Amino acid sequence: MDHNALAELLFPDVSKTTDYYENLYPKRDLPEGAKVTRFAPSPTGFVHFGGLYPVLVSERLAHQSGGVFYLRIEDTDSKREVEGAEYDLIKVFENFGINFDESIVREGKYGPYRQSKRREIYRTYAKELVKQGKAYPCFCTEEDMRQLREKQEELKLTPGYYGEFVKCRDLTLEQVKNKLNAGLPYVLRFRSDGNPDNKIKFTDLVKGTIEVTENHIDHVLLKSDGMPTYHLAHAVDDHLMRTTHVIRGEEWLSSLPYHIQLFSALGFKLPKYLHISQLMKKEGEVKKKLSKRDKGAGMSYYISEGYPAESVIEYVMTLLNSNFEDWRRANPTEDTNSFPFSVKKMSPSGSLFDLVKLGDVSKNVVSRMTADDVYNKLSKWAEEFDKEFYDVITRNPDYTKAILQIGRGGSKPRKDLETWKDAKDYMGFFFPEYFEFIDKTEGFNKQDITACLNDFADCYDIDDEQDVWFSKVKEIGEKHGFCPNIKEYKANPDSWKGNVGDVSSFIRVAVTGKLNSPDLCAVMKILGKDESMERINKFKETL
RNA sequence: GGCCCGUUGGUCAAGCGGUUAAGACGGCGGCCUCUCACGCCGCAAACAUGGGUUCGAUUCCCGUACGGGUCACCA
Repeated sequence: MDHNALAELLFPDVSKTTDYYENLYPKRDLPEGAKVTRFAPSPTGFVHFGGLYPVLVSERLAHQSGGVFYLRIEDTDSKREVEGAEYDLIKVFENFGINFDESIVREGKYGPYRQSKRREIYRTYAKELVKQGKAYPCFCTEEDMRQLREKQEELKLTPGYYGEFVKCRDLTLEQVKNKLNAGLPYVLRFRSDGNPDNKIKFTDLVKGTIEVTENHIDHVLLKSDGMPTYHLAHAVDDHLMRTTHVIRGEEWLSSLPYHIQLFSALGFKLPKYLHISQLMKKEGEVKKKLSKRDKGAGMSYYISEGYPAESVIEYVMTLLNSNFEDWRRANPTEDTNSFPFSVKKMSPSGSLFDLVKLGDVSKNVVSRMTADDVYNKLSKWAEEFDKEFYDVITRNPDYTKAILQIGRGGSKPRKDLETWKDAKDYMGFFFPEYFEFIDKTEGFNKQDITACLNDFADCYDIDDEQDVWFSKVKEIGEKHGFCPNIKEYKANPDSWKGNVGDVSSFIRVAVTGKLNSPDLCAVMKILGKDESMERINKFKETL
């Protein structure tokens, strides 16, 4: 067989050589040890939460080493494509603070960054493989393949195009010519010289040394539409785009033997691989892969629910690097990106997604933010997802910020907000639109409540600091038969009508409408004396 | 089914031949406290299983079970 003639016959359209591309995309000029990583999704229109895993690892590894992190759109399968999905994807990641150094909207020197635009490149390398006798056209139809599979199933053999089952491996040039002339569609197959009895050792950055069997199947390199399969595209792209570390899901581990073979056949240096376990969720008693339909599977869920992007990132970091939480405790104010991310700290097994833990992480993240920061993020969220609330909280930014400042900044900050959605419940009572008397002061008679409130209104001074404020409340309570000291009260509950806590609750319910609120003295300072007094008066009418 | 990967409390996980087997979330109990939110203290809770190797195995090896992945002209 004249391989050169076959190559020309199959690829008359390909005029460039592999050398041309090797020169066009030279080794990246980066400092020693700099990693080049990539995220290579197919634009199906859904950004999976699980995708954040490899993305974050890739991004950290690249940027921590002074390298390059790029986005490559894998759109070789036109059937699966969703219009515009890749732009949404970029936007979503941007939202989470993940930016690509090179992408379809920010072309670098190694583009195009969209596989559908790289057709010629793949075909050049495919042609080269044909020239070297490492690839051949296969005219088997779907029906042929179905029969092959059935036969192999019957014989309980490994399914696939290999060994005695290959029909098209040794077609003559003449035969190929005739089939081509007859207009028969074909795929280009890799001529594997692997032996399934051979074991090869391979080192994955997180899984360690794994032993795999050599690939002996003649996989498809180019589909009948002339576009490459993932495997060829992976080899050609990651080589030409000079990727040093391929970070991808565990599902690729099984095709690794083929990739190793392919890189070798193409004369490429194998990149380092890091296969990441799938993110799971618990369904009943069993672990399941987090699937598209699950709550929290899509990245958009976190955005609309109002989880701060930082929270989601921090949560994923805790899953990714077991020492992240320790680091965070030691460095509460540091940017997440200062964390020394390490591949060694990654777990080889899959972890379970835990929404409750995310909530806890999120509370902590929000509690560390400044009031300004919270205000900005909250209003940005509300602008998109709760316009009415947005209008309310942005009417007077300083007022809203003052509210958000309550219990913030100290070493033991309040942790009220898990998501931005929580904000309305937490601080709605500050605004006339949401203020209402919700809770009741059960178990006390109207006269006592009114008397306490009246006395309180008489002596309230907005300039009082917390301790003065509280001693006034105690005094008033004592005057009306409420014990100023809780311990004392507990020792002798029958000699009092109640205790100072009850007196506070009268004021609290009157002013906030609820039995629970942040520090009342601070709340009233923000509400202003007039508003507080008006609420107290109104409350008395409801008794 | 073949091949591959994995298995420490309910969850995330330290551990890398000798430990009272960390810590975090969650749960429970308590303290603090004018309520809440914090904070603090405590409790319950784990090395899947059977064989080896070894003076000694959670740790190393083999088997079994369980879970996951993969076996496409999808990525």
